[in-house]
Amino acid sequence: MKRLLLLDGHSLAYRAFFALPAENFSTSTGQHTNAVYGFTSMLINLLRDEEPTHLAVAFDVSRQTFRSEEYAEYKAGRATTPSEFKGQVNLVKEVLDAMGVTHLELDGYEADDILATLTTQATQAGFDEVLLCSGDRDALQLVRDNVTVLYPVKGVSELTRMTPAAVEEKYGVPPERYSDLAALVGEKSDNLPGVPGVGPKTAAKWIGQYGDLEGLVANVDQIKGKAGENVRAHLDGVLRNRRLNQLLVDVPLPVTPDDLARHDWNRDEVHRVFDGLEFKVLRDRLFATLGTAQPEAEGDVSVDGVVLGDGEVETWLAGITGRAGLFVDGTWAKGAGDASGLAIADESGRAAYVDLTTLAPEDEQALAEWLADVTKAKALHDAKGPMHALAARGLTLAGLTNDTAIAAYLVRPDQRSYGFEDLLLRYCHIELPETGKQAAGQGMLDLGDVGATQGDDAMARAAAVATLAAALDEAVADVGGIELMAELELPIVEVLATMEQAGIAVDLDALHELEADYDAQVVAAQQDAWDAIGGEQVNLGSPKQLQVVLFETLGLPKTKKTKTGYTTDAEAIADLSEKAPHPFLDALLRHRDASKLRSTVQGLIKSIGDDGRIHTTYQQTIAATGRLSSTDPNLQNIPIRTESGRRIRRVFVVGEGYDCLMSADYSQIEMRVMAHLSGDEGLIQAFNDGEDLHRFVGSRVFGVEPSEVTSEMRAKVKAMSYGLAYGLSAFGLSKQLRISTAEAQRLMDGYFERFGGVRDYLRQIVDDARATGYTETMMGRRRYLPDLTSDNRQRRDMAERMALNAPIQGSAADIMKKAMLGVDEALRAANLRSRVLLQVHDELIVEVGAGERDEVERIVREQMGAAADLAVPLDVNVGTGRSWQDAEH
DNA sequence: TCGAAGACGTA
DNA sequence: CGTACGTCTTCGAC
Repeated sequence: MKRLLLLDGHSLAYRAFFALPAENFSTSTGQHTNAVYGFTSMLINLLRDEEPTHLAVAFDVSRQTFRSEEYAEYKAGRATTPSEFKGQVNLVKEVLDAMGVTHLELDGYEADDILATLTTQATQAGFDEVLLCSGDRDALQLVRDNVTVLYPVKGVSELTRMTPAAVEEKYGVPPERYSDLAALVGEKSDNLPGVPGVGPKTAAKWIGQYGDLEGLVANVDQIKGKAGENVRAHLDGVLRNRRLNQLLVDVPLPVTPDDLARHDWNRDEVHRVFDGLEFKVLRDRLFATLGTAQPEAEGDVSVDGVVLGDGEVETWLAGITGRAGLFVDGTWAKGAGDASGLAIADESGRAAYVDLTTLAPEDEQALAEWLADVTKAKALHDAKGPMHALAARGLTLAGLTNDTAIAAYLVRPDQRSYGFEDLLLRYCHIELPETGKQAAGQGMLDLGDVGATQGDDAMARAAAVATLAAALDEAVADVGGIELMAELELPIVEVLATMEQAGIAVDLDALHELEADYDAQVVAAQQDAWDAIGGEQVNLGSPKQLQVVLFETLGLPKTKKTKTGYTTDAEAIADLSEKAPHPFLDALLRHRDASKLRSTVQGLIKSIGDDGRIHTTYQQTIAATGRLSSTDPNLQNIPIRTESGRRIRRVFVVGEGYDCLMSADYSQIEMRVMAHLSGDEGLIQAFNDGEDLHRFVGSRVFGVEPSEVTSEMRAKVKAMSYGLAYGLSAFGLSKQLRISTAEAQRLMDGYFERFGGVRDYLRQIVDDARATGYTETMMGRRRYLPDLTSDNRQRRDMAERMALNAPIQGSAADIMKKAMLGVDEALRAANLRSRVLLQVHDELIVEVGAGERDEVERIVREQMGAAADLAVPLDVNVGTGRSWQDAEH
């Protein structure tokens, strides 16, 4: 059975472009994707529904064809192609490349000519069926018993099957005569005028009468009335139309239909391309479709599994060869939950399952020793969770030499999600057997002879972890990340687990008080706001309703545009307040402030554990620069800028049995990293002189003595210094400082004149990244930025700013991770009870045991200060107090 | 129920 | 037209 599916890429993408609202389909970088999305969606549906064995997509190259040569007006008068569409054609081709779909284009020919040629060749070569998907009606002339045109009717999801009968029913002529009919009627979109007054009905009647266009021409004098006059008057045009709408069937193509057999597609490429396009649902649909039509998984790992009984653990563990892949059964969430079972698989294909709930003492002892033995190499996927679960059973995990989630993150840090089964497919081309089944087959993990159903799934996963870890070892090595993984990322997992488990104590009464306070403020501000507009009870939390009040009811000047209207953000409201003061605006800002703080407090209250402490979760594989992030709750964004917000920090307190909280933070770490990496003498001197950085820089930029730097000058310089590391433009700086672009430019020029090394360095980063494709931190953490060479200016600019920032932010993150390892290790080595609780990018919060304060301070200063050897000192500020707020300085 | 958009908190 | 995050609320689509 040979079934060829041919698509007119251009016409389908163009249809999709108008069918799907562009504003709903664009990436975070601003690239429109509606046409790509619609086209890809159609393609996936076609693959699913039609199951073609052969496949190709044709594109138009330019409008220069034999048609435009014969008739200069061909397709003239068309609206120019929207620029939002143009760029998407290349993206469509990228999708096709990733999916392994052949696409064809040939100078001087239209896509439909290519389709017609392939259709003819396929028919002659004995293909059973040809399916043509095109939004161009000319394709209808190709319809035959075994050639069907799938014509999009509306949107991107509905296609009509144009069989010979369907063509005849719709147009009143058989497909062979469709071109005759079209020649008479004309085609507006091709700028081919037909005979005035002659529509499809009349044309069909004539063709029925005279057989075809030739017959009609021979008898044209017999046609009566006005229509007859018109057709005689326009005969030349009709014949020209007929020549032009005839599709070519002899286009010189580099392929034959047989070459179009569907072949392997590149899963990595699909991930890469779809990641870039931010297609999530579509990717799932694609995998679901192709997964069944054409199994991608091809690996075959077989496992001999055994459920260990009493007394069998030690012997089995002793027989392990190579690194063990582990999978932990059970549930866990930070402080709570525990492990119920453990599956272990080794490199020789042995696997075992241990039921942790019914473990005999001697087995437990053997297992505990093996788990805690650093010399017994282990691999897990996302080990921190399992560590918590094992810890809940008193088991310690050591000897981690690969965490597959972290390894995948180091290889491609921009991904944000590293699902185990996705990675397994991507790196090993294997799939897990279905849960509960012993499914063994192509691309499935073969469980071999398993003694019992218990633990099957877990053992399969453990075996898969081992396999995946081996593949990822290589991938990590390819990006030069072996040391980073071994020395930084893997050791830090355990530190994070300990921090999460410890949590931080909060004063619940104080939290409730705060909530009540903020709540009262919210209510008061809301009342004030309502009063200010005559009592209308608008929802102040709804930007939509606010826009009505601000710009219609109050008639205030319009603010900056957003996707759906005009912004009501705090900056814009403050601006409005200056231009057109109104009590509503003031009340609105107060309401925003208070309700934000209220919900922060409410969130904290909800997340307090049974132990009266808040246990955040640190995400180690989210931030593309190498930073950690904190969720559930996020303790890295607790307010500090306003006094009202700082009250929340007072609620985080030292726990019972401890002396105080200690906050230790790096002073201007990113600026110091920049000084070091750039080697700029001026900036290095600024830090080594030990005086106020911004004052120093200000004196250089403004050409005055440090003592003469005003606070205003200092503020400007400070904003600029920090902005540099983000790729700030003169425009952005001018907006932030509320100065003219010219003055902002002068400021930046002045800065770069005095600190030329910084400018050179920033340029160098981007140049290097463009050449190599990635940026690198001090510890070799890479970030790949393919958009640096994008045709799309917005995407390219964005990638350049990321390239600028990634080594700076990322090196600072590396340093902090190193410091955390040092502090944690030193605290243990000194046998102190003190422990690290929180990390907020450049700050550590330590809970200090009784009488340990001085020693802890010494350790923290030493370890944080020694985390990197820079050309400038790593200054650390330390403070202590009963609460987080008190510990700040 | 889910996701997008808008808003805003941190470094 | 400034990087990196997470969370909350509203609102409309499903």
